[in-house]
Amino acid sequence: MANYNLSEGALEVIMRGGEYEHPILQVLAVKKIASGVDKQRFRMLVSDGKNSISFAMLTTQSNDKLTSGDVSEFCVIKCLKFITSIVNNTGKGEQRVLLILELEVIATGEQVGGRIGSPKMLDVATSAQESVQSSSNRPALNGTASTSTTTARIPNQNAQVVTQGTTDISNMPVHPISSLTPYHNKWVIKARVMNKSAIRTWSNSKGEGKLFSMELVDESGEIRCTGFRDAVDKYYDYVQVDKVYYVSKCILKPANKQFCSLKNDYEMTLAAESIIQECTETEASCLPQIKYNFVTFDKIPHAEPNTVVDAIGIVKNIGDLQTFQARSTGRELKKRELLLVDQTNTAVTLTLWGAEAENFQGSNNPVVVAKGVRVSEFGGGKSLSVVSSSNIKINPDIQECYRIRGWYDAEGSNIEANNISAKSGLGSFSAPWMSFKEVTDQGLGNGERGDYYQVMGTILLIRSENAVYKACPTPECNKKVVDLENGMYRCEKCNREFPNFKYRLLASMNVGDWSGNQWVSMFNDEAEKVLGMTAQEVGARIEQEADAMSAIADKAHFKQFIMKCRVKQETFNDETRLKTVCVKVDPVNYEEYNNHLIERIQQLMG
DNA sequence: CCCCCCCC
Repeated sequence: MANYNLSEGALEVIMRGGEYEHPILQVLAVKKIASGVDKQRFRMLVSDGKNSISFAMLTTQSNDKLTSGDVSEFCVIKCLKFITSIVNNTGKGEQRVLLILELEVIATGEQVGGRIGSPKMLDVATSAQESVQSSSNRPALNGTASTSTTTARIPNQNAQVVTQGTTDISNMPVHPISSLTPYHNKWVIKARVMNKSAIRTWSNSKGEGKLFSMELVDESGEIRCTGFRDAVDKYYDYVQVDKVYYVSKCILKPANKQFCSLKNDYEMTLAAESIIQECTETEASCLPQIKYNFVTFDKIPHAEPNTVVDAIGIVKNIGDLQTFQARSTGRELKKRELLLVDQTNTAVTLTLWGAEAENFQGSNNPVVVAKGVRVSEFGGGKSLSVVSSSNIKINPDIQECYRIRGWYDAEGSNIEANNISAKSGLGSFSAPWMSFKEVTDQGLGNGERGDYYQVMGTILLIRSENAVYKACPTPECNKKVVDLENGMYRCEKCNREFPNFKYRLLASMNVGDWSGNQWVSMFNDEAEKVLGMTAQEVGARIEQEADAMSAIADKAHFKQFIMKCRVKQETFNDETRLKTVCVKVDPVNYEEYNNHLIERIQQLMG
């Protein structure tokens, strides 16, 4: 059997805290450790041909390799990035474990076909003495380099003992963030505070309180840490963004991806016994500043709505500042939409709110780096929205920023991007063909967010009552105005009176297809297409002749259109019913419609 | 233990 150049003797060096560049190891066994919340962690038995160790862990960054079957029994791997950590949760006293952060598969298990050599199990037990001797003066973790370094540290006589908590934890062995799990609570991490939230209060049926959260980073990974109530008083002012702290004795629990974009399966909570202690050593400077897990825009259509992601893009277009009232709270809201593009030639809308929307300045197509923005879905498109925990930077001094700048200046500015935030239209919006009977039989619209479908519909009857109304003249506001009978019109939404108004259509109509019929609502722009008149023209006709609407509607009766409809549950006066809105009408494209019919006929015939 | 984050 070929020996695949295993790095004989490498494990002895590494497991004593020494350095070894890109060791080549054979995987002898792989085991999922702890199921349930921790299903993404794997323990491996690895060999260098001479020795083997059973405490090698694969961290989440490499797990796609493992689940896809690349890393399997007998395969040979090159460890590109790894660290060691001393743990005390294996039931065998203090032991050093190997954490592989990044690897390359050199030969698959199938190709190798069996164990190489006769490796002997290495004793990985450590004594406090040994860990001190083996540790170097270098930073505890060095994830960017291809070398390993030990995580044990020489106790630093110069370390200042800070008075948060009674125990000095700066002398204890430091663990990488990526090694933390809920199954192990004896650890100390050394991490930089990337970001700290404002203090927020809450009040609900379960009680009330206050909280803040911060994001911690080291060379191995990142984690969110939240403090409630007393912890807010104890640590909020003490902890400062960009500084480095030793942190210990927090409670770990599974992270919720809906609220956090950090790459960690867990997050932690400060408890009464937790310790946070500032690190004043010079070696703190080697810890990373901030970590981004950028998602390219072409992936956003597939992202789960309401999850939180990191994004980077060039500002292609800056929308106007818009002001409106929130329907739910009545509060005045300000927003501004930015259109961002990236190297995948994809454009996405990023919505800024409040002061950030008002004050946004961005000439010369700057780069926007958005950490922790929320994916939202509207009208079949996906967009990004800033939330309170988001962090927006313009042209920050990071490598990705220069890369995207280079792309845009060289070619990106000349290319038409695919806008994934565009609602309906040709973009990503596609609604399945349905008949009204199928819509009813299949119970569409009974879900949370409503369903879209398209139908070849015939207008059977347009209600002439209230089909046109006098609306607020403000461009973004279409609220019906109150005629004050003195030449002025009042908009309750804008809380203003105007000498003028605009006409808007809101048509209710009965639409039929071969299977049945359905009442649908249609807003202004689509109703204008159906009537073949603008709202203004309709309004003017009615001003001349009060009952002109029935004649206008009659002209549209029995016309056929392809209608894209949304059916959704609506609750009004405690009564829930299905409401259908026709969001788009198009002239019948017979070629497309016939193709659909032919397909259905073929389905029927099997 | 929060996790609301708004509108079309």
